[in-house]
Parts: sequence; C-alpha cells; structure tokens
Amino acid sequence: MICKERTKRRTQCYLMDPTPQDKPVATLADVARHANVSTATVSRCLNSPDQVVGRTRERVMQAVRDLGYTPNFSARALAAKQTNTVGAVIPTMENAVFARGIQAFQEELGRHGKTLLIASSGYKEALEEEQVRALVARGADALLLIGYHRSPGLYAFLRQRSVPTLVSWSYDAAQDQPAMGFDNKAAMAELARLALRQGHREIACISAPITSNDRARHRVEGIRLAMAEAGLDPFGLVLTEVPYGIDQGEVAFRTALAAAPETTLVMCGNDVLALGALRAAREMGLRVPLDVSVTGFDDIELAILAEPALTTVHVPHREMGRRAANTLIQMLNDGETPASVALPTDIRVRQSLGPPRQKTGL
Amino acid sequence: MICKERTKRRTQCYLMDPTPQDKPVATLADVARHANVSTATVSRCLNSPDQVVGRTRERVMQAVRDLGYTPNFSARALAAKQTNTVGAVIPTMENAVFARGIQAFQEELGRHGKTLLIASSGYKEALEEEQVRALVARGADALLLIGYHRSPGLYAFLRQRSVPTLVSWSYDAAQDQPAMGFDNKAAMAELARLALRQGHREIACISAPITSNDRARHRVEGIRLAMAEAGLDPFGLVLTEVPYGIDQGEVAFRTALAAAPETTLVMCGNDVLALGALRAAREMGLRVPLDVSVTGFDDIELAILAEPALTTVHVPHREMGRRAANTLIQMLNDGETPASVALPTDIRVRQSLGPPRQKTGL
DNA sequence: GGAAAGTATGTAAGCGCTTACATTTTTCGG
DNA sequence: CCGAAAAATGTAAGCGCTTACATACTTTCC
Repeated sequence: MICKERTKRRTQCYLMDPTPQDKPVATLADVARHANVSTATVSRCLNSPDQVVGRTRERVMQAVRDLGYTPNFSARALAAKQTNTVGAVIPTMENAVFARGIQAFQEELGRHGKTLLIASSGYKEALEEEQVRALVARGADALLLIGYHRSPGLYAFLRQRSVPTLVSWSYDAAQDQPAMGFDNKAAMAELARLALRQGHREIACISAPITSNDRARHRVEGIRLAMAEAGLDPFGLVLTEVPYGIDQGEVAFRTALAAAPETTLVMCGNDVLALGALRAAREMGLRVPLDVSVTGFDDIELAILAEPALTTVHVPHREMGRRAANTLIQMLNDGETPASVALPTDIRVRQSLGPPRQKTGL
Repeated sequence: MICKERTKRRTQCYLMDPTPQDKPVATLADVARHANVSTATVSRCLNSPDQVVGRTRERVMQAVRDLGYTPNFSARALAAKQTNTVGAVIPTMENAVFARGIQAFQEELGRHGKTLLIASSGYKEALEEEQVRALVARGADALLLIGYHRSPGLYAFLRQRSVPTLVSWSYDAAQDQPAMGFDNKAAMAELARLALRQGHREIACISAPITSNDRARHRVEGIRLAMAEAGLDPFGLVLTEVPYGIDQGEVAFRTALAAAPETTLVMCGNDVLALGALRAAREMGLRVPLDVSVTGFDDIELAILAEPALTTVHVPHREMGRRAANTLIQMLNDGETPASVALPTDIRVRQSLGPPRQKTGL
C-alpha cells in the first residue's frame, strides 16, 4: 500500500501505514552518513570516481551496496541540468519501419549511456507538437524527429531552448535543419523510372495523406517527376490518400481501380499499403503482376514473404537509427550543427512488378 | 550552442556565450513576479485551478503565456514525489505484437494524463533488471512487465519501493503477481488438440528459448499437454529453440526437418517464426499444408497475408494493452492489488494447417 | 455590526542531488 | 624536515517546484 497523504516528515508515514516495505528509500545523505564522508564525496564516487582516492571509494561503494541506494533521477536532473536522455517522437510504433529504426537508435544511445524517451503522435501534427514540448519539459537533452514538417513556432521553441534536434526518415538539401535520412523523392522517382521503362503508362498511387507528411509528399512527387521525364502528364497520376494500415491499402486499391480501371501499375507509398493492395488484388481476382503491378516502399521484412514478393525501395532503417544516435551524441558533445546526411536507398526488384498487360482490344 | 560549463549564477553564462537563444528559460518564480502573486498561487493555478479565484487565475495564465512558461518536470517530480509516468520494459519493439499492445497501452495512459516510458531488454534477463531499476530511479509511478520470469531480488526491490507492477502477456493462476494476460499454455494446447484431431502424430516445435521466457515455455508445455492427452509421448516433441526473427524460423525449420523428416506438423511459438518456417518450406519445395502443416501464435496482421494464410492463435493485444493501462491506473489510485485477468484467446483456422499426408510406403 | 466559518493567498521549508569554493591532507623537491 | 603545489574531501548554496501552515480577506448568520 502506498502512503498517499504526503506528510511533512517522512517518519510520520509510519504512523499511518506501518508496513515494512515503506521503509524510506536511501538517499545520498544516508550513504554519506553510513560511509562517514560528505555528500559531495559520495556524489563524486558515483559521477567521477577517479576524483576519489581508492580507500574512500571502496567504503562509499560498500555503503551504496549495503543500503541498496539508487540515485534519484529527478534530483540529479534538477541539480545537474541534464538528463542524459534523448527524446524521439515517431508517428506510431505499429509501423515496423519506425520500430526497427528506433530500436537501433535506442541500442546505440544505450551504448553511450543515454536513455531514450519515445512518444508517438499518431501522425497528428498537433499531438506531435505537444509531445515535443512534453519531452523538452521532461528535460530531453536532444530530440529525434521524423520528417521536416512542423510549425515554425515549434522550431523556434526548440532553438530558444537550445535543444539539439535531428530530423530523420527524410532528407531535403533545401532545408537547413540537420537530418539523417534519405531522399524520398529521388528514391521513388528511381522506382517509377524502372516501371516506366517496362512500359507502364496508366499509373495510380496509394499514399498516406500528403499535407502534413513530407515523406509521403516527396514520394508522390518522385513519381510525378519520373512521369514528366517520360513525357507523361504528371497529373495523370491517380492519387488516393488513405491513413496508414493494411486495410486502408486494400480499400484504396479498390477505390483507385474503380476510378481508373485502365491502371496497370499501383505504386504505394509504403509496403504496408502495398500489402493491402496485394490482398485487394487477390480478392478481386487480379493477377499480380500480370493484370496489375504493385510496388511498395521501405522493404519491411514481409515484403519478401508476400505473394508475389514485393518490388520495393529498400531503406537502411537500422543504419539510419544507429547513425542518427551517433550524430545526436556528437551534437550534444560539440554543440555544433552537423551537415545533413542522405543515406543511400536501393530498389529491390521482386515479383510484384512486371510489364503491363497487352491492350486486348478493350 | 550550449552553455556547458556550469556556473553558479546563470547570468554568467551570458559572459561566456551571449547568443540570444540562451535567454534563461522562465521559471515559476518569473511567472509569479510577472503576475504579481506568490509562487504558491502559480503552482495552484497549474495543478488545482479551482482553488484560485477567477480573476487571479486569468492574470497568472496570461503571465504563463507571455513568458512561454513550461513547468520543469524534474523539479516537479522531485517536489511532488510523483511523476505521472508509467514505465514498461518489453523484449523488443521490433516484434509487432509488443508494438501493438504497447501502442494501445500508451494511448490509454495518455487519456489519463500519464506518460509512458519504454525500455527494451532484447530478451535478456540481466538487461531487463537493469532497465527496471533505471525506470524506477527515473520515478516511474508504476510498471508494466512482460511475463513473470525475473529474479526474486527484482520483485523484492519493487515491493520495497512500493512500485505497483503488472505482468502482461502471460497469465498463470499459480502466480500471485497481478497480471493482465492470457493463458499461453491453454491456448497452445487448444491449437495442438485441433491439430491432433486432424491426425498429426509427428510434431515439431520451433520456439524462442524457453529458459527465461515463460510465454515460450508455457506454449511448449501446452503442446505437450495435448500430446499427453492424446496418448502420445510428450517428449516425442521435436523442440528447436532459436532467437526471435523470421530468418531464425527459417533456419529452425530446416534443422527440425533434418532431425525428424517424418514431421507432419511444425508448431511455432509465434507468427514470426512461423513465417520463417513457411518460407523455408517453400524453398525446400514442401507444400503447406499438403506435405507439412505449420501453425503460429499471436495472429499478427501478416498471418493472413502469408501464402498459405497462417493458422494461429489470436491474441487480443490491443485490448490487453488498454486494459493493462486501466488496471495500473486503478492500482495507482486505490493502492490495491487487483486480481489477475486472463483474456480469452481464440484459434484462427486458416490454410497452413491441414491433415497430415498419407503415409506412402516411405 | 461582529464573531465564526470559510476562501484566497502568502511564506518558507523542504525534495535529493551537484558543484563552486574552502579547507584539509598528501606528496615531493630541495 | 619544511613549505609549496597538488590531491582529496568538506561545506553549503542552489536547481525549480510543491505544500503545510500562517495570514488576510470574504461571507454568513444571529
């Protein structure tokens, strides 16, 4: 049972609730008393052990063990004005892509003694802003954010609080915000060029909503760029925007094909949508890639397991996470703004993309 | 640039680094001064607004806005001795199952004004213990843990610190630790019974390492239970233990079939391993379920997309996460230990399980 | 109109730690 | 063996907030 009514002196808790486990938790001062040194010495033992002579250190460490002392994080953060914590706001953990990148990010941070605080925004801009502010209030020393798109006010806030911030999952040479990402537009354009070379002309795109999601927007732009290069009208692209999810991909595929039955290629903004599209195609009795080709983006583990295996853009998520961590740590140490990095992506050609069906006197 | 050398008076920072963004962040006291009230009043405005009369409140809130004040989390936590933070240690975020449950957990916590702190242990017991201690040191008011298996010392620590703790993803009536989970053994036994009824006798199991993972162990036990019920030797089960991952499932499938070529059914400890098994089967030219049946556990989204679709145990992960959040919040409020809950699971019969092949005079 | 009771606000003592500066102890060259 | 420099340790002032208790101001009711 918890001692809820806070009372001035902790010992009074005993009166109200004398359960044995409510023994007050050991503090630095307890350790100091037990080891017969000052609190400063204990603190030094914990934070910079080599400033303390061996014999004393032993004694203090023994006291720490005896009392089962654990430093209080809040007190430490308050006094030292740094938390060794890095925050990250991602759209959702349910997207394997973020889970993978963030896992690597966290592992690398851990290796450097930093802790990761994750928040998710559900792809909602307002919620993201809230989460960012919450992480800063909690003392995040640095921040990892996904994509560039967010209010100028938020960027200003981050600058005012001097919180080193790194953008990820995106790379845009035109932006001056440092990033560790990849060029969504170029990557998707390359995939589109490949498809166009195979003869596709009637193209549909299933994408996440593009207004507040630069990754999604850039991918669509990539398709349009390739179409323009090939002499097609970039606005001939049939675009269907849906939220994230396999089901959504399924729905969107039906919508798109209903709107444009001539479609021979459906390029999806990510693999999850593509998987949904594949499912819809199967249910509709369309053979992939004979009747219609489908492509994805991300190269999640399941892309290769799908039937047919998904042609997609491979993104080095783990490497991105790892390197983002290193970059952020360096920003923290040097206080310098690093140059943005565009990680290379490459196309994984598999079965879901083939030449378009011959026009049989339709 | 960050003012790194800490100096006694903040203003001295200016001397070393007069960049404009280093303007000191507004504190409670600043707000109080600006609104011409005491810090206590400001604090009350923020935490229990109805204790403050309207006119004063307005004035304070205006000051808060004017100064762009954000409360300092560490200071608040230190003074109030509570953080409104719940911690969770999961094996890995890369497992969609945890991602999904935790996402729901977080959403529900958010609805109640609590923040989630996630750590991952990589399925390593020692690391998990470390993470738990770290979360407690950071002031987690409560904890969500996966499975029962952990050192008694850790449980003792949690009790001593009176941190309400809920076990999840597991349910065992024999344990007195409160849980919001499901009965892994019973669920797997049911699936095994179904398979046995179809005539399978040569069974292999691909599982995560079972020594320090009660979920995995209970699932294996479930298979053995069903085998025993059917008059088979429970230790005739060919068990292959591998780490988590599609690739691992693939490897394990080959190993298992090499060791026991007669196998007609491969029951996997989770869907990811099963997906790997499916892939291996395909590569080996085995038809599923004609030559060999495969089952999974969890019912991840992709189970239905696999070829053939995976017969598996459906687990209500989102509901589990949501209810775990509610239970934990209740524990926090009442200080009472709730009864454990076993959520119902059910079998999703799909194509990957069929009757065993006829013995053709092998 | 004034005492009692209730409301609103202020005062100030911590919460558990870090760290600048002061003091004590050790080391070491001459 | 002495004194100065270096190393180890101690002292105490915060960090930014909450909250028990004190005080001031309103109501309420006889």
